[in-house]
Amino acid sequence: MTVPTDTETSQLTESSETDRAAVVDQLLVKERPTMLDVANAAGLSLKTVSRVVNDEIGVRPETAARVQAAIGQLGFRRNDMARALRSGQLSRTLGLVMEDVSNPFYSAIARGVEEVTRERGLMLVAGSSDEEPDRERELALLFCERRVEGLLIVPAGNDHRYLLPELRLGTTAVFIDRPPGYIEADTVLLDNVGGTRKGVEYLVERGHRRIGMIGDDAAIFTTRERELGFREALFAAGIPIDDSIIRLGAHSAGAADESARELLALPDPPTAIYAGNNRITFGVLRALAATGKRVALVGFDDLELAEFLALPVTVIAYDAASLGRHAADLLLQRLEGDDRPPQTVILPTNLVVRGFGEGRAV
Amino acid sequence: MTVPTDTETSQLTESSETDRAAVVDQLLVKERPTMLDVANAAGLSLKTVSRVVNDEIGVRPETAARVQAAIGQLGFRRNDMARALRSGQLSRTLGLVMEDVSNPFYSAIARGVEEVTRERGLMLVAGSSDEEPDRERELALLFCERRVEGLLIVPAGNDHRYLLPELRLGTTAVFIDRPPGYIEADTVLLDNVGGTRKGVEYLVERGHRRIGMIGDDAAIFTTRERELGFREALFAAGIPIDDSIIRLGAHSAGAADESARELLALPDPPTAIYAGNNRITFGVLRALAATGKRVALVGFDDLELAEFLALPVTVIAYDAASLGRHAADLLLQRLEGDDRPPQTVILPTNLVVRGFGEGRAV
DNA sequence: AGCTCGCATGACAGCGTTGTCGGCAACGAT
DNA sequence: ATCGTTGCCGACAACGCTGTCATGCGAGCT
Repeated sequence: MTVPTDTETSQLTESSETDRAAVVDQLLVKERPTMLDVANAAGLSLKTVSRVVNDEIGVRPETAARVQAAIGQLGFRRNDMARALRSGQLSRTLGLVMEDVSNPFYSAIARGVEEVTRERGLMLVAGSSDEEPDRERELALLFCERRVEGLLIVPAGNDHRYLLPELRLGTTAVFIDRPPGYIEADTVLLDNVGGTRKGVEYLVERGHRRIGMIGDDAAIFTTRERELGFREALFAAGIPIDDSIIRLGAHSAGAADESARELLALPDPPTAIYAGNNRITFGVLRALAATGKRVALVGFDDLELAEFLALPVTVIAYDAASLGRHAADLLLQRLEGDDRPPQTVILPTNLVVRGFGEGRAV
Repeated sequence: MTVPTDTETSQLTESSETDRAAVVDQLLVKERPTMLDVANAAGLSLKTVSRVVNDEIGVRPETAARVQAAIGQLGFRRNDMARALRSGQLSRTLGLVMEDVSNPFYSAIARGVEEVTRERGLMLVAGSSDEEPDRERELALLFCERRVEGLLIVPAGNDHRYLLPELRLGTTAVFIDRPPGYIEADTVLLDNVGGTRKGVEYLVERGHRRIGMIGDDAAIFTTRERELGFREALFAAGIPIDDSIIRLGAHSAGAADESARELLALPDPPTAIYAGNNRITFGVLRALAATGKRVALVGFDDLELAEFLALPVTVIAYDAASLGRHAADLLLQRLEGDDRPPQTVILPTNLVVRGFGEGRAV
């Protein structure tokens, strides 16, 4: 090692190099050095180390170098929890509660959120509610204990009054894909009604008069909206609505599969089916493959491989990532002090027609 | 409101109800009450509130009720950062660095990790590296500043020595899908070589002798492994290897599309293609759809709708969520003190054959 | 009455950091 | 020689919470 040349820093002539090396050695055994450890190793004060770590002005380059050396030697890394605590900041983190990370729809949302958080140097803590209101609540409140800057929630429950205390105390929440229940907050939704209408209208245009619907749980906001759009489209086309070919409550692909088989087994089966989401479309495809029957199929949510399917599926598509981006942007605006009344943003969908010449009603 | 009946708690007779109400009123305006605020509102000491919040023993039920009432009134929620800081704990969080949350493969991993963290009451902070080593490093070290309990990393880079100081100081890291570079750590991998061999052997069995490969960037571990498996399978089958129909470097679906078109446009095109991952399979499908040509296709990674594709795709499938689960389990074992030497777990793949009667070589 | 004992509660320090302020040397200007 | 002034650095308190120890008090015993 080189002998330091700081002849003028007389303050330190007594605490010799060997002493300092001993201090360092001792610390090398320990875990997670603190700023104080670094300060001792460098023969400086705690505050000076803090200044260096935070790039504050008023530290001589040589001093800063000494601190950096000590930091490197000890492997010091600032404790962000202590930092946040002391400086009264929150945790520079957004909390995201969704139904299931592994569902492409939600992971696309997560991606959108992450793009925004990254730009702003924020982190993202995420959790899956699995459509259980209790779990949603638990996660959201846990995130509050962690002092997240804000919450992004894809609601599982219909009652968000549990958030009222948090909101009153300054936590911001933005809801995604479904509106909150019994509270007011910013919300980013898809155009479920309009999208569905477009999809069903497309079927009608292609000559279908007997169109079935398979939807998710009626407790879910989007299910109800999509059912509404479905009924509106039929009504507008002057097609009488047959409730017996509207099946809700299909929350899994298996359930959708079963519902589809039931519809197809009817004496007067539908010639077309509107599938309320990607899981359901998947289930319907399974039923079609298994039974060998054919119907025209329009589904809400795009499917990654839809264009290559044996039975072409026309879908109501949208940019899921932009749901996340919009929500995160809104949240950040609020954090920056925007206090306009809560707003609801509705993102457009677009109909992606696939499989011309297929599935036309006889 | 009911007048409290605690006639014997003489200690508090002086600070009357109205006083306490005033305190509460004042606090209602403020943000984020602390335990001290709760204590004042309840006319108790800080420590007693702490005891109640932490379900410690030795608090009379009436006292606890008073505390709970104050907590409810003020909307108090414990500051977890302060709690962790004081009690010397870490942040009860795992950090997950992956390539891209919105890729189904990675989001399935995230899901697996989350299942484990949920069981243990941990949270999950996640970030996408986008295959950029710098970003991976940045995220990992940021997580360390946050004092995560441990790191789960799908490496983007090939050199993880930047983690050495952290590892020495007790942070645990487990690597997923790809091994770390220049350091030793637990790793959970897929059987890339074996899986690929099985896939290519399947093509050989079906009579294909001219088999092309399209792979991702050669810098990626899995690409090299899969190329190895590809070559091994051909060698074992006694098929000479034609490097001109092995195309690496296709990191996007578009690039894979292009590579596939090139292969198909060759004077002597392959009759079968092995696609090195799901993005590439997608690109090849696009090329096939666009050119109208047909080849047999085997791809690494399952595709959600593979069974319904017009051109059936045989895939090398595996349980991505279990990658995440295994990694998280390993990490937690380490946190519980397991100090055996680092181990590498290799998870099996299985060949999912689809489309009998399709794609047989002429 | 005097004593111990156990129970409920409170006082106080400290986790690792940052904000405030104050000291001290070196400097140019009077 | 004196007086600000500036630049660098350190002492100290505090963020919100928990761990340790002390305190007061009534019950139970001699």
